[in-house]
Amino acid sequence: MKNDKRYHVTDAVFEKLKSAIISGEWKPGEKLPSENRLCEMYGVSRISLRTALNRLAVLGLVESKQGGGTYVCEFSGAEHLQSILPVIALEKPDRINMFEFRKIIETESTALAAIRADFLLVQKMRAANQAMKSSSDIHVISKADLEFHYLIAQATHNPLIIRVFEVLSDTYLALLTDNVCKMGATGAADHDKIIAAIETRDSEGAKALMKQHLDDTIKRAVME
Amino acid sequence: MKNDKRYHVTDAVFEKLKSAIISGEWKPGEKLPSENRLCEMYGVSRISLRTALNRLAVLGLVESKQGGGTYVCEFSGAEHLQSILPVIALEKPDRINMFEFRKIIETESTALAAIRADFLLVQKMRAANQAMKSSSDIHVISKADLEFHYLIAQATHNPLIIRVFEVLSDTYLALLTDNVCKMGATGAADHDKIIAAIETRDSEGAKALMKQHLDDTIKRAVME
DNA sequence: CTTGAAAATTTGTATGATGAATTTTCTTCT
DNA sequence: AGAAGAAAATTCATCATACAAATTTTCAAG
Repeated sequence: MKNDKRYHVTDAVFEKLKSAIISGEWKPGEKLPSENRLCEMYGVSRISLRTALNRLAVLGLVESKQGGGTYVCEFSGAEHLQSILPVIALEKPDRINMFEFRKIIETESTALAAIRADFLLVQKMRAANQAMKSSSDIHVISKADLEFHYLIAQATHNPLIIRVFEVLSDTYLALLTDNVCKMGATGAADHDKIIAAIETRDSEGAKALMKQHLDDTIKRAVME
Repeated sequence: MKNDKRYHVTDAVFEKLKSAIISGEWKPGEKLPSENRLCEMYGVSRISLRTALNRLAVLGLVESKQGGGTYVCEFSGAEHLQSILPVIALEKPDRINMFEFRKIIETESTALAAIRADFLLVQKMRAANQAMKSSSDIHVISKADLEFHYLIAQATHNPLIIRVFEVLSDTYLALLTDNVCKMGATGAADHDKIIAAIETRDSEGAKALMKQHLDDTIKRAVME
């Protein structure tokens, strides 16, 4: 009852264009044929083609300049359209879902981080945690808090995990700031223990500590 | 040098529509005015309005049905994940990282599914698994395989988990098809056990079974 | 009140035309 | 020849109009 969405011309063109980019037919930085040309190539109207291109643009795959042409974007990390809706304040049930998701990703990430983290990253974790402890500015604290968790994600060296974290970071930050307002930088002590566990490559221990840390955070965040 | 992007009509309309949704002027589930009416309201052409609407649709904020109208989607934070699509597309994540990520999400999802799955979903899981066993068509088998795992995700009732699964499903399907080619529908037996565990609300058991199942799958997939 | 077909509404697609920004071409001057 | 600048061609942005396809609404028949 839900999947009765028609396949439209624009969907087909979108898929074809996407495939062409993914397959490397058009490489990053390269210029696509003009819209009129693409219309001929795919046998569709300019309307359909343009909506497909527009979708690709929203996804950050291509970029069009009036008069200049359309180019495949070089994938440059997180910067593109990052925060889509950081504005939307999440309802309480949504927060719980977000926390649940975060707990899953982060506990397992911590286990991986303990195995794979290099010295530089551990050092950065320490620095972030130090910054967290030595400030009294709410925003600085929550930023440092987020940074610590981000470093954990980076330490997994799994681009999917890192990217998912980046995408959700705005919402995470909102949640963290909220927590910091309620109870200050109390998480820093937990972080210290986690860092220590990571440093000794104690994967299971680090994971358990992170799980406990997040459970505590959630508990406090929810009971408001 | 980079930010010399012109502000186009379509950008302005997009922002206005987005604001209207975020501010709650149009609430989730609500029907937007027709395109023609919106054109009048904002004083733009239908082309511009439609590109703006299209963007919102890509972001998961609205949904249009031909002949039916355009509706505001219920959002739950999962929309943020929309932007990981380009990464998946461009960076063609290697199997190892994909499997690792999948293992994390799915093992924990199974634990949650055992707690929250309702009868209907369990029934669907059985059906999918039955379809998997009773077919010899590779594509049918792998489709059913994917469906089973998708149902697990759905059983968590966590929109973020569900969304992540949906975004990755294309890649998953490719992996699954590949596996089925190599070793047929051998996973169905595992699935049966997992379903049984879910049915008895044995969360830890189901999780362990899924973990084992994925480990086996990965092992076989890698040794090719 | 129910059924079902016709009418109205609404989104999807196509075509053609014009404006705006950029790129290319070509003339002109040193 | 080389540089500068104007003209032309290219290309994306926007508009108006029309029709097709799908859905919703209306309304008459039973």
